[in-house]
This record gives sequence, C-alpha cells and structure tokens, in this order.
Amino acid sequence: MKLMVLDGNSIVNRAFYGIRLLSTQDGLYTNAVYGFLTILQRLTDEEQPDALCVTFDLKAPTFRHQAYDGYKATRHRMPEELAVQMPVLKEVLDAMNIPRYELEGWEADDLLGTISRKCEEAGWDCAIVTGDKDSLQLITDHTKVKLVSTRMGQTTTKDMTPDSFREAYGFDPIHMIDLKSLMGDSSDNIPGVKGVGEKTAMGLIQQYGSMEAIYADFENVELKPAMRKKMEEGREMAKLSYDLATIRCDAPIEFQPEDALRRPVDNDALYALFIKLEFAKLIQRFGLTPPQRDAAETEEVEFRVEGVSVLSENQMADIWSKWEKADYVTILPLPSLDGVTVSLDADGQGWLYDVRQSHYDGDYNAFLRRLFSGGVKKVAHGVKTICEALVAEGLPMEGFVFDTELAAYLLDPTAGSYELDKLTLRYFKAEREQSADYKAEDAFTALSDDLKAQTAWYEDNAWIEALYEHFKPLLEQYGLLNVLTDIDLPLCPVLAEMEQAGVLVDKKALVSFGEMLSENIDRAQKAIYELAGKEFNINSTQQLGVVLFEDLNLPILKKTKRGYSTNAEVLEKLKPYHPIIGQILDYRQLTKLKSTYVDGLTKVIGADGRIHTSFQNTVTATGRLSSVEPNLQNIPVRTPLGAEMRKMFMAAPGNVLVDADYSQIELRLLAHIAHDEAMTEGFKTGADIHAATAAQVFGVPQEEVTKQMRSSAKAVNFGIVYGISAFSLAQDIGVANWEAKEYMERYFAKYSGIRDYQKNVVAKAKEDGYVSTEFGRRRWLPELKSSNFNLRSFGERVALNMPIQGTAADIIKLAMIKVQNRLKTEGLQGRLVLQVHDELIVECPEAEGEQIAKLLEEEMEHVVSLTVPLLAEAKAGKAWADAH
DNA sequence: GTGGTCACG
DNA sequence: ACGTACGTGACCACT
Repeated sequence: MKLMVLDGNSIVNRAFYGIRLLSTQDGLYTNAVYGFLTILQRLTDEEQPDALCVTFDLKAPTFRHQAYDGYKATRHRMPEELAVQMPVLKEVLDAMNIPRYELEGWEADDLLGTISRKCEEAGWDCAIVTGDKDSLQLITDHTKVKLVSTRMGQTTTKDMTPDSFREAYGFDPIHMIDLKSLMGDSSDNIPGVKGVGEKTAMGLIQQYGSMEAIYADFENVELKPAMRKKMEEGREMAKLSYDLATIRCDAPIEFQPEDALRRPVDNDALYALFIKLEFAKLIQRFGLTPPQRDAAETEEVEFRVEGVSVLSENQMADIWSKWEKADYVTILPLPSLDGVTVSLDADGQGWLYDVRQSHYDGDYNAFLRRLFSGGVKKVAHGVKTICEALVAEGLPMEGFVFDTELAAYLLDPTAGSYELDKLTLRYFKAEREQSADYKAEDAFTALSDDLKAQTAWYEDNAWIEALYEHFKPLLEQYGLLNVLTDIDLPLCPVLAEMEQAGVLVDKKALVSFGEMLSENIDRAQKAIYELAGKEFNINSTQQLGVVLFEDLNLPILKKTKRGYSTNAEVLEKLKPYHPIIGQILDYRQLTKLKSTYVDGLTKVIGADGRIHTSFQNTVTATGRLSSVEPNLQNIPVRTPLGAEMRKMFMAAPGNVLVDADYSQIELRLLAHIAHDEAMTEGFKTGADIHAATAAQVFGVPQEEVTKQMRSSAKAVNFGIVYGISAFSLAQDIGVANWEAKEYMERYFAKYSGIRDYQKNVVAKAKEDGYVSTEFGRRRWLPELKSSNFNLRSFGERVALNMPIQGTAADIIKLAMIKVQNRLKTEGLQGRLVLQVHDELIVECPEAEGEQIAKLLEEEMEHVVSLTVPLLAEAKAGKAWADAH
C-alpha cells in the first residue's frame, strides 16, 4: 500500500511562480490553485497511490526554534496574490475529499516527517512530494521524495530514493542534516558554520560520515589551517544548526494512512468551485457533471419561448413586420446559410423562428436577401463569419447592430477565445449545453430526429440574447460601445469582401523562384556538410549546436533553455570565426523563403489563381488585425532576395495595385497623444523626424547629422514607442550601456512632453487597471499589480505601447471603412484587397489608378484630426513590389 | 503541444 | 538586484 503526501506550501509556491497570474472575471486570482491541481493530477497518475493527503504550514513563516536569537525571518512574505488563493485551495481539497494536515507551531516539514514515519510503522510505503530539498533527510527504504521543480513554466519531478540520493550526494540521506549543520541554509535561516559552503561541507560529510564524527576526532580531520580555525569556531553553531535542520517526526497529530485512503470527489461541491474559478477544462478532465437541480428549480430556469417552424412564405408577411418593427432580433445562421434561427421578444413573450431552405416553400434566397438588408436590426455572434457566407452568395450584409463576439473581445482583448461556451461560463457561470455543436446535417435531421442538436441550437439563440443584454450596458459603461458600432462592427463586411476578393499571384514565377531557391539550398547544404565534416539536419537547432559549439568549438555567446542559441544575431557575431557560419545564414534565409513563402503560398492558391487570406478581428491585444491561412501581413520586403516575393503579388490583367501607407503613424500619434511640442513642431515643419531627433539627441545642426546618427536616433524613436530600457537600446544599436542611457536622457530633455506623458500613462494605468486608445479601445493590465518584477515591467512597457499601436489600428480600420464605402458610392470598380497594419492595397482598373491613389491618401489622412498632420503616400503598379 | 527561429509592421 | 522593446503567424524539430 502506498501513501502520497504533498508539501502543500511548497507545491503551491512552485505553482504560483511557475504559471503566469490568472484571474477570473471577478478578479479572483487562480493560477496557484490551477497549477497545484495540475501537478497533483500528474503525480497521482504517475504514482497511483492508495492514499493521498496534503500538509500546510498554518502560518507562513513559522519558527521551529525560537531559542536562537539570530534566527530571523528572512523569508519573503507571501505575496497578496498568492495569499488569497490559499483558502480557495483548501476548499478545493476539501471538495476533493483529500485530507489536509496543519498544526499551529509546526512546519509542514515536521508534519511530512511525522506522517511518513507513521506510514512506515503501519507497513506502508510513502512518497513525499515537495520542492524543498530539506525533506531529503526523510528518505528511507520505504519513503521516497518526489522533488518538484518548475522551470520556465514546465514542471518536472525527480524521484529520490536511498540509491539515487547516495548517487547524487555520496552519503546516506539521514546525513543531509549533517550537511546542513555545516553549510547552513539561508532560506531556512539555518546559520551553519561561518565560512563553510556547499563544497567544503559535502567533502567533509562524504569523508567522515557525520558532523559528530568530525568533531569527535577533530585533530585527525584533514583541514587547511584557515578552515580548521573556522570549523573550530563554528562548533557550537554547527550543533545548534543540527537541531534546526532536523525535521521532527513527533508532531502531535492523529494519523493513520487508512485515514487518507482515496475517496471519490464531491461532484456538486467541486463543480460549483470550478465554475466559480472558471476552470472549464478541469470540469471536463475531472468528469464533473452539473449538480442535479430540484424539480422546482428546474422549472424556473427552463427556456420559455414559443417556437415557430416557418414552412411557408405565407407565414412570413406577419413575421416580417414583427422582425422589422423590433428593436433587435438575434440571429444564428448555420455555417452555410442553409437555415437560420431568429429570436425576438415581443408582447412580453419570447419568440423563436426556425427557417430552413429545405422546408421553405417560397424563394429562400429572397428571404435571406430581405433578412440581411438594413430593415431587420440583427444581433449575432461573429458577424464577420456570417458576412463571409453572405458575400460568397452575393447577399447584402446590412443591419448588424451588435456582435457578442466582438463585444467580448472589446471587453477583454487578451482573453484568447470568445466561443459561446467560454462566454456563458465566464459571464454567467453557466455551462452551455455540451452537445451544442450543431452542423448543417445535424440540423436538417434535427427537425425530425435529433432533438438534442435542435434544442442546443435554439438555446444558443437565447445565450446570444442574454449576452447582448449583459454586454451592451458594460460596453457603454466602459466607453467601448462606439468602438464597436463605429469601428469593429462596420469593418466586418469590409473584411469579408477583402477575403473574398483575394489577391492574384503569379504562380509560374513563384514556381521558378522556388526552383532557383532549391538549387541554392542544395549548394549551401553541400558546403555546410563539407565544412562540418559530416552530414546532419541543419534545421535542427540541437544538431546544429553540436556541430558549431562542440565539433568546431566556436565560442558560446548565448544559451537558450535547452541548449545553445543559434539565432541570426548570434551567427552574425560568429561570422569571422568560421566560413560555415555564412553558409548557414544563407541556408536559413533560403529555406525560410522556400518553405514558408514559396511552398506555403503555392499550397493556398485558389482555383481563381488568387490567395484568400483570412483576417482575424478578435486576436490581438491592441486592436490590430491579424492575417492567417496564409499570413499575408509578413511577406518579405526587407532583403533583396525576400523582396522578390512581392513581385509575385499582381494585379489582374488590365488592373493595377494601388498601395498607400502611413508615414510614421505611430510616432505622429505619440507626438499628438503626449502633446509634445518639440516633436509636434518636427512633424509640422515636415522635417525628417529621425534626422531631427538625431540633431536633438547628438546636439548638432541637422545638416551635420550623419547616417549613423540618424539610424541611432531612429532606434531610439522606435524604442520609445515600445517602452524602452537603456539596456535594450544599447543592445539594439551596439553602443555601451551608459551611452544609450545618455541618449535617452538627452531625448527626454528635448522631448519633455513625451517624458511626462510616459510617466503619467503608467501611473494612471496602475490606478485604473487598464490603458486605452484615443478611441477608447481598452486593454486590462493586471500585470502592473504583480509582485513579480519581470511581469510588472512587462505591464509597464505594454502601458506605453498599447495606446499608440492601438490608436494607429483604430485609425486604419476607420480608413478602411471609409475607403471601401467611397469606392462603392463613387461607382468605382476598385476594391480593397490587403491591409498590412499601416498600409492599404486596392486593386482597380488601370484607368482608376490615379483617382484611387488620391482617394486613398485623402481618406487615410483625414480619418481624424490631430495636432500633427497624418501623411499617407500612395503609388500604383502592376505588382506589389512596384506599388510599395 | 512547446520552443526556437524568422518573416512582417 | 532583478532582465531586458511592442504586436503578430508559420514552419520545423522534438517530446
């Protein structure tokens, strides 16, 4: 029989520091509890114990022996974010029916010791789980220690048995106490012998067995004179330390391993807790089910609406008037538009309509056309996705008044996913019907057979309605409603049209470019094998590391978590040492182009010869768009070979691409938002802003600014936007730390508005808990309250960057809406095809090129009026390469 | 699934 | 003293 006992404080600490801070909607921190449960589950699976319990320190820290004066608490106090999770964790353990032991005045260690001994006395085996090496002294033939360590978010455990302990330390586990008595332990406030460290102590214990043995025969112990003196003086300290380091196994607790035999969890209690903690994944993993409601209760929550299956066009006359009169209806179309449910509240009652192409006796297409015109005000979940289906059928995309998915994104853009399941759990602490993954086929059969899928589909309509009612006032309260109705919502049809339009690619040219790359890759590969003296997988950073740093003995400049770093920055520095480096850099560039761009793009060219990306509008933390499958926002341009790629992106015959991009939009926004006079003046006079900055920072007239100076100033300008530190700036432009610091000081002296703004924005963010763009788009920053320096610093940099990057994103989104509208209302054929953050691309007939270039510049420049001018420059060409 | 690398703004 | 720029997505190797 086997018992597993966890050192609760130690494990919860590892969990807390190993996982980034998580919190629920109500601001309850949960990362430590989550991490604890993950570790617990993994170890239970691994160990399969018959019994399970957890020990805690009652108060942290508690003192084992108060007698010793010098014994002071140097332990860090438990941070507030962790402290609040302790009672929650205990509640969870109780709900899991896992006994926990804690005792005033006794450390978790002592309880572990006591429990493991009682366990052995009962003839059981014991596995102690802790991150604390102190407990290693408890190892016996029947007690092992599972040492937990979390590194970079990864948890690993190492089983320590008498054998593995001896192998690692060279003496028996019990002498761990002797080791500590000499070397001490600062984290546990064990003084040890002054001047004796790990090396000396290990050597002595390995040679003489114990502290007592050393002092018993002190004259014959081999020691250098200086060390002998220290050991002599430390004799009393060693004895005291021995006592301090000894874990007591006689804590006055009643314990028998049978008490901790594993029992099933309390489903209802644990379910309720996990809902509160928003642990949707764990509910599934633990196989928990919603508590059975009383009959009376069930009736109250029942979904009460009148369901109407619309089968004939005749029915519709009344229905249209109801729909078109309503403030809003919620709609939930099937992915292919084969059916749609519409719900609304009228006359104090809920109505749910179900219209299917297969059961409708009238013109279904005409039905859709009317439904998706402006007459019916629609609330939906994921308007862009619906628009994609509509635009494919040539149907209108009008009258969308709210999108619950976009709303959820605006309320918390870092949440990650906005599926209905997630939202109902998060905002209503309610679980959406699990079987609700209706597909078109399911729904067809639903009408006759699959009642469950149908019910789920209907129920989602109600969820969307509930979310709308919940979100709308929230958006209003946070000043986000305008961001939704003026920016993100009206952008949906624009994005759908852009995706549908796609962009033409010269497949032939792409293929022959790929062939050229292949030849050069072969050549580089051969050269690398030759220079390395062997063949290996150059793509494997692991194998490459061995070749460079073990076979060729090149200097190791940087390491990664798991080995040698071989990134381009490191390789550039290694270039002078060996000709293989240049070949590897070439190889990397060539294979990147080949696999990601040539092969990757070839795969997704449609039957129309065009590539249709998907723009995602609920992904980024700042409000930018992202582009996937494929990503057309990272097509190479910076290197000559890479830029070849942009020659393959073409306008259709008789057409041109018109490319317009904002000039330094982020810096201009910084000048505007910070009300910085010097920088505003710089932009107003139309100066080269980086050169102007260089003149300011280096204290020379602008005519004397060298290329080098301008480039450094540019780096400073960029760095400021990102929330710079002097260290990183120094790294980036390759100057000493102090020099970078001086640049920044001079920068802030000249641009004092920016300095003041940056100070204020961080302070305000700390107070408010969020930052926002000029249009009100928000990003929450719980990191700013973190006790973790790195996390907090990250939050501060984000506070500096998001308002700028996000405002730029808002501006170009608004420009897109205006541009697409003007193209249509002016009867032009040109249409937007791409957006790359500060750049818009329109494809149009050659004859429209000039007019559209002007239109783009005009609309982009006049989206908003700032204290600095916004400048956009447009150019037309047959290919992207010529237009940019 | 994660980490390393590298493409873009 | 800490560790080091913001925002993305794709591909590959390896677990």
